[in-house]
Amino acid sequence: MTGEVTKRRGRPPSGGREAILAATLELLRQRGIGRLTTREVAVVAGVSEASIYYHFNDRSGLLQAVFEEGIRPLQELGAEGGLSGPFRRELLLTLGEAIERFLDQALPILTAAQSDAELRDRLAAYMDEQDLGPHRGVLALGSYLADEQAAGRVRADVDPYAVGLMLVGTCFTRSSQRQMPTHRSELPALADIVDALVTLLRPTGE
Amino acid sequence: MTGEVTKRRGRPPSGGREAILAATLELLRQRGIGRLTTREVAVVAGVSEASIYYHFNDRSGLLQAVFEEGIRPLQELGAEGGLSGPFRRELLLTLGEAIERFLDQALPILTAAQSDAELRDRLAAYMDEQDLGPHRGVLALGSYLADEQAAGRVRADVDPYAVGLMLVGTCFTRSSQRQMPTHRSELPALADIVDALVTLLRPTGE
DNA sequence: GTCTATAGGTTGATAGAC
DNA sequence: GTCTATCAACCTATAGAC
Repeated sequence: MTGEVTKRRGRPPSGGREAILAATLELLRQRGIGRLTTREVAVVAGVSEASIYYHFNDRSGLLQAVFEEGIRPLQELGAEGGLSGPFRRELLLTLGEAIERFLDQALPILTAAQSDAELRDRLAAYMDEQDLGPHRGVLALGSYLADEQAAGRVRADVDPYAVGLMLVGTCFTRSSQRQMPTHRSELPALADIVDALVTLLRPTGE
Repeated sequence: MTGEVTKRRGRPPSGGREAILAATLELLRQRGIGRLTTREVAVVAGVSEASIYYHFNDRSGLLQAVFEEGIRPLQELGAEGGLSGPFRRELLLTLGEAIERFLDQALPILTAAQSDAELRDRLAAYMDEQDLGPHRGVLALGSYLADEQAAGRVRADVDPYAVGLMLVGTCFTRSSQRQMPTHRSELPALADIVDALVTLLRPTGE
């Protein structure tokens, strides 16, 4: 996939497109989508407004491109998400941290899309098409726990997918809380949730 | 609470202010804050634009009023939230349903506020001031569980606040999912999470 | 308290040269 | 592919009458 530098194939990357995307994402996080204008995007990206309309057709096209790029990491996270190995504390903690890391950068985008019905519907259609959403994490963790239940390493009298939603929901809430510029009251740490889950899921000697 | 019609106390309700607030909330949910204009608010409310600026100083004032009104139910939910009675399935289920009911109507507002840095900060300041946020639910459920642990009705070897976050996070995620116009993949039902929690928290005969 | 009319300022988008 | 220049539309907010 990565070729030589001597003979460049295809069009030389002028970098304009990427600069626009990066500038849009930065302004989106900083000021919010309500104050995001093509004019400022052009200034920050160091290009003209017309260049934006050349690469993306209109403002909606620009935003949709940014959204899809910002959500892309979830596909990789879902692909790598084949949990394996015996049930351990570190496994859950690593998974939870990965989920929170993704959400910390994707949640501002998901909330921004809610500010415009058209954008919201288009992003929802894209997520439907790519089968993205919180259910992915729930299913991944749930099926893993189901296997561990069959192996006798996790107590078998609970719905593994319910437990999956508990962890995903924890990450979701913690990440959402971080988005608000208020932290006067802290939520329990991710490690506390993982510890509780490990304790609760340990097979009982019934 | 509902008085007679014969003798009206206080200023006669012209209804203009309330109509504006209701129209704003409706348009906010329908089109998103990005397409919310004072012009359309005036049309839907059946008043003139100037009337909006009379009651609220500017667009930001209108939005902030809508935000605070939409979040008000949380204060009541927090006040009534004094969980009591022995640990039962129905107790958790009722609490979870109340949380989801609140979030279903408050989450669109919270996400809308994220679209503008100024609005976001002002709402955050208000929530700080009123001490509102997901931690309220976590603390309420956590302290209740701690009491039940002391009473021997809940297994005592887990952090009760961690468990609190699990339930709140579940409701948060489920409600967020409902906001997206896509349901191709369902999350576990609230009852499933409650069942799992009840099973896991039952005291073991250790 | 509510209206009409309008000012003032931004914004998304296009045209056409290079 | 990128630029400058420009337009037409729109939106917030105010002024002043009733």
